[in-house]
Amino acid sequence: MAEFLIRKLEHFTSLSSEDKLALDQAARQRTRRIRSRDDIVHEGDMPQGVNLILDGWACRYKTLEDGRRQIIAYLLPGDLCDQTVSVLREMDHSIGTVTAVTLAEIPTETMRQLTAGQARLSQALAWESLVTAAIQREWTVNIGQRTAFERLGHLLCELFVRLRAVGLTQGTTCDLPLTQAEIADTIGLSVVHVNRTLQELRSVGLISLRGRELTIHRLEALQRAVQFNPNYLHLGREGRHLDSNEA
Amino acid sequence: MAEFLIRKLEHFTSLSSEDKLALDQAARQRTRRIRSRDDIVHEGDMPQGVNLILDGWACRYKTLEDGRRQIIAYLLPGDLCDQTVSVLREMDHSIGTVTAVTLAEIPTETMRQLTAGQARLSQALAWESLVTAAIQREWTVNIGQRTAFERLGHLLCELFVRLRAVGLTQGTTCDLPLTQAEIADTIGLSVVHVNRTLQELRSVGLISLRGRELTIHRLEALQRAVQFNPNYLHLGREGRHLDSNEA
DNA sequence: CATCAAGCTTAACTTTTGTTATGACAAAAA
DNA sequence: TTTTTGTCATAACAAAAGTTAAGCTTGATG
Repeated sequence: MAEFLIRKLEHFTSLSSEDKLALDQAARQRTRRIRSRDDIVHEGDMPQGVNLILDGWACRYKTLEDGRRQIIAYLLPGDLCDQTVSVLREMDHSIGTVTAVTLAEIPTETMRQLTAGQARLSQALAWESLVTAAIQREWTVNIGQRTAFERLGHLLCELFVRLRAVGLTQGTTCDLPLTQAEIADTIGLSVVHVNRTLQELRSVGLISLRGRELTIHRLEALQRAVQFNPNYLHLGREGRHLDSNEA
Repeated sequence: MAEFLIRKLEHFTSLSSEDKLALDQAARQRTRRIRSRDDIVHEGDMPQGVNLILDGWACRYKTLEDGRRQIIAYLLPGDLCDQTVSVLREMDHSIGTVTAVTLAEIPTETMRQLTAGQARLSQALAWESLVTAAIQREWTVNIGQRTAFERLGHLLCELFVRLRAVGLTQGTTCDLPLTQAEIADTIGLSVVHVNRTLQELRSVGLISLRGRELTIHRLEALQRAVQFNPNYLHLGREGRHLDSNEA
């Protein structure tokens, strides 16, 4: 049930079988299925317990009064949303699905038990939330400093590496269920410019993208071209391995 | 000692005198003074205990290989950096000062005691770190979706409201120790364009900025003009008050 | 006080990115 | 099947933002 989360956490530390069992049972208590392009949480809602993405893609987003929308984060299988958010009075952003999503609602109390118990597991969960924050910071850098080409390439690298960390890539290929409009709202570009930039990435032979299938032909080359440094994902050995591939 | 932090936390909840004493003593244990435009923490360093800004401005930033720099966050008096970051192996970004800074280094163990003890205080500290994350998300929206005019105005609103929350504004005025180059690196614009945009904000009579003194003549008007909605700062009553001013 | 350096301001010009529009295509709905 | 709708692709043009360069202020320093 919590296989993706477990796989992700094990990049940070190895978990005991009790740890894994506890996670798995927490994920089993209450699951929910939401259809594609639907909202899970609305801005203004009272925060509930923690959601764990079991399957599918979701995103955090914020909408301005005039309709402009910014996608703030992607939530992939194994991602936890809002570990401690129940402290706040209301949500300041929404969470919506990209594809159909299965999620586990983990009650606050269960979460407390998990983080209060084994040091290993609670450290691993702290690590997950620190990595989430690090990703958010990197997005600020990405949108603030990089060119359109770099921004898009960087996003694709990140998504690919994160998916690979939970075993959701096949060789150099992964599923990419985003429309160009969604990509545009993610990296702060217009749809037309995203299209132009995708053509550019294709024409230099770094990627293929057809339908929902993304192939990154030479990941190391793409990383270099867009200055993607995976250290902010703190993937331990795998992160280091990627670094050395770069040289 | 921890007066600014206490004032900030009291926007969320009222603290007992034991809570305040505990914070004050934690802030007294080891303080450090760093001069202006100097680094506090370098990317690649091993994370240490928690730093509390007692006085002055600092910022988180990341530098790309070719020298481009993005300021990721501002750390103002009363701000805590990296409450739980010691879980990570190394820092993925740097922290530098803007002005001369006095900070308190709170050992991990002291921090653990503060968050493990009184529910009130530990909730307040959780709130502080959730607000930090919310600010980071809002910056993604700001840089991703807003025009230069809105971006700059939004930044000024945020800094003003955050300073006001710790009592560091005088009427419609506050200290703004940033150079235009630093502002540029914050909102992803060139220095020249920041200058142009500042002129625009001045010419429509929304702000004055001379030397280090920023005056926001009509905060509500500026908020409306740049779509600044302070709800993401979760300042409780003060936040709501601002909302109603908008109408 | 004079000198210097950093930061600010402005202009002219270039590049990047956004906008509008249109057609092709493909998947979903009637 | 036909129709509709959403997505992708491309072009032509417009607007926003970047670059380079120069002169100006101001505050620090000798």
